[in-house]
Amino acid sequence: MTAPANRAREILARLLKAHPNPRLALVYHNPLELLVAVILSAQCTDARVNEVTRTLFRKYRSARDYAEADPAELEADIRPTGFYRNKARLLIACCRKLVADFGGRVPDSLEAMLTLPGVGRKTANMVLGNAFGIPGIAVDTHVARVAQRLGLAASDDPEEIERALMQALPKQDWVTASNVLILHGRETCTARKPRCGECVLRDLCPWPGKTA
DNA sequence: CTCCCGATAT
DNA sequence: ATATCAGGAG
Repeated sequence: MTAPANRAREILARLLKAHPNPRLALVYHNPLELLVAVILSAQCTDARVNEVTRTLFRKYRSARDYAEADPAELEADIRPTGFYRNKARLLIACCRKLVADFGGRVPDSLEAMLTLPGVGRKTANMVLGNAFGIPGIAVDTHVARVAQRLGLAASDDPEEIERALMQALPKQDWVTASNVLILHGRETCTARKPRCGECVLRDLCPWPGKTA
């Protein structure tokens, strides 16, 4: 058992004390809804995504509904999430592939997920972990920032951060770790004005930018 | 690397 | 004014 692994486990244990059973803030009821919500969440707060999906999910109930959607209408339906033209196009392309290649269902493997338009490693791991319970680290902006500040990852490359965290933590903790690191990044280890004074990891954190 | 893109925090 | 928000495609 390596020293970095122990440090990572201590960090995770402390974060879990503050956030027992961390869940995504995105509201969804099935894998497709989670996939759509995560695609919409790019460069957008989850609160805004939830506002949009509250009505969106009543209107689009299957992959086929998105696949056959009128682009302009879907754009209007998701506009407040930003990047609406891109996201509408990606959602339609993604769901057309779901219909064509996967029987309209969200696939449960990373390789298959990564063939979908609009789905990268972050989206794939988020959906696989939270909808299917498949172990993986979803490296979003929060996980990347927190991991770097804590010295859990040397590189700023998301894929290397993913590997570093996977190496440092037992597989059964990967999904929980992703979720709790995201919560910690949103609430405490924020990008701009981190609340180091309230941070439970303060004594473990080597980040030079640490504030009072 | 740029582009997509609206809303909010600082 | 500008950085940032659960990124990915070309």
